[in-house]
Amino acid sequence: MRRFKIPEVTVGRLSLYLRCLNELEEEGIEVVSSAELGRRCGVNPAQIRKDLAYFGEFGTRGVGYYVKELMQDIKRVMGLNRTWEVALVGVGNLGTALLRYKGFQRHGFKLSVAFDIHTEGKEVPEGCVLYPASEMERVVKEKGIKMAIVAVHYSQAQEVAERLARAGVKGILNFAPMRIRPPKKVVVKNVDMGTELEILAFYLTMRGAK
Amino acid sequence: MRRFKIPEVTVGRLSLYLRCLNELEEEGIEVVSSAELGRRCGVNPAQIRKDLAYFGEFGTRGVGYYVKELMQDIKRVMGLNRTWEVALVGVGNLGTALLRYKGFQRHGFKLSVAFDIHTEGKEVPEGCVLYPASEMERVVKEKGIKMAIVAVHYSQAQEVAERLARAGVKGILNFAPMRIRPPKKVVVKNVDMGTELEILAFYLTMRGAK
DNA sequence: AGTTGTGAACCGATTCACAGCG
DNA sequence: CGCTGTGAATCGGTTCACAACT
Repeated sequence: MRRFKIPEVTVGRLSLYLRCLNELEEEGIEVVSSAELGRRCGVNPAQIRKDLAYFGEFGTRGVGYYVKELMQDIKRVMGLNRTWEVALVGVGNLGTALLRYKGFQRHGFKLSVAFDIHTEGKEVPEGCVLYPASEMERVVKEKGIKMAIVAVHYSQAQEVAERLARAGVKGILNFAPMRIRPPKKVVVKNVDMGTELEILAFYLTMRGAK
Repeated sequence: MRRFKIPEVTVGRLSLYLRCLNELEEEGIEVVSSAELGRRCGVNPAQIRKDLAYFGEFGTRGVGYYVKELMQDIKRVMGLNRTWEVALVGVGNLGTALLRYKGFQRHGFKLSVAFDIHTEGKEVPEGCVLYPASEMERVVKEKGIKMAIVAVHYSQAQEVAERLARAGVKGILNFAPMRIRPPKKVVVKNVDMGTELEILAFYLTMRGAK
């Protein structure tokens, strides 16, 4: 089977498999069955096989999947066999933390430029350049940046998204507590920490905590 | 209909409705139909009515929903008509940003204690007390804290979760890039920023960006 | 007339079960 | 024989359509 509409949950699980395969590789394990991989990452084996089947036939019947090969295959289909330059908009508390967060590099994402209305007194790490927000369109366009993280005040999130879209950005990860409506031809992922805590509160209340 | 198994997506949407109702209230609108609310937050009206029907009958036929009433009802069923004390574990880049993040208070969550292996030289905001990680079980138990945010190195996330569970915590929001397996009787929500970016990378690659 | 609340139909994702292949 | 790849069965959430109600 190949390439029709791939559900987002499937893509999320590919990322999960990648993490798990990393561990297997570190343990020196060379081959893994869908049963074992499923046990390790808490996913039904048939689910794993279906997920992978969207993109091709990566396994060997009677054997399983070769760990290194499968990692490469997943990275390829996910577009992770390269470095993605990412722009950060909003260098406040959260933005600064995200800039310093080492995890992104490890996954091939490089926060190479940052924007804020106020640039004075703001520190950005080595390898990242801070610009005033007014320069956003120009810099993003010039550098050909396609991915951005939005960590501004919620009242500005939608407008920033539109401006990024006009500058050529195709994917936005939004941390502002306000759902951004995707501009034309742009993929938006909203990460809402407030909502996550509220969901927890709900389940705790249901179960009669406190 | 009342109280069986409520899907997590439903709970997430309740949180979304709440945001939207807030805006309506600020605009001075007193009554809203599921059609209008749906238009505003991008959800099918039938979906909204079904979501609410899990918990009771909050609307008035021929009229719609009274904004203030519905807000109170949703807050009540979600357990948000109170303050939740939350413990933060891991006061690094991300943890510090979360401590300073004003959004939590606004939603009734109070980060009143924080833990880290190293406490020297670490600043926490007014109203929050920083303890060495070794004090975690004692403090959490004494204060009766039921909810925690984990922002430690991924290698320690699972262990921290187990310790929190033993101390009486019932809900964990995990920011470490490693899925925590829920300890018995604990609800865990994983927020994985790396995975979110990878999902974006996938869709951008699919659409042939860059 | 207008809008809710809900059974029925629909749709998509998950799991099962087995044929196909190494 | 063992494990993958996949059609069929199942499950659960979404949408439709309308009866119930104000």
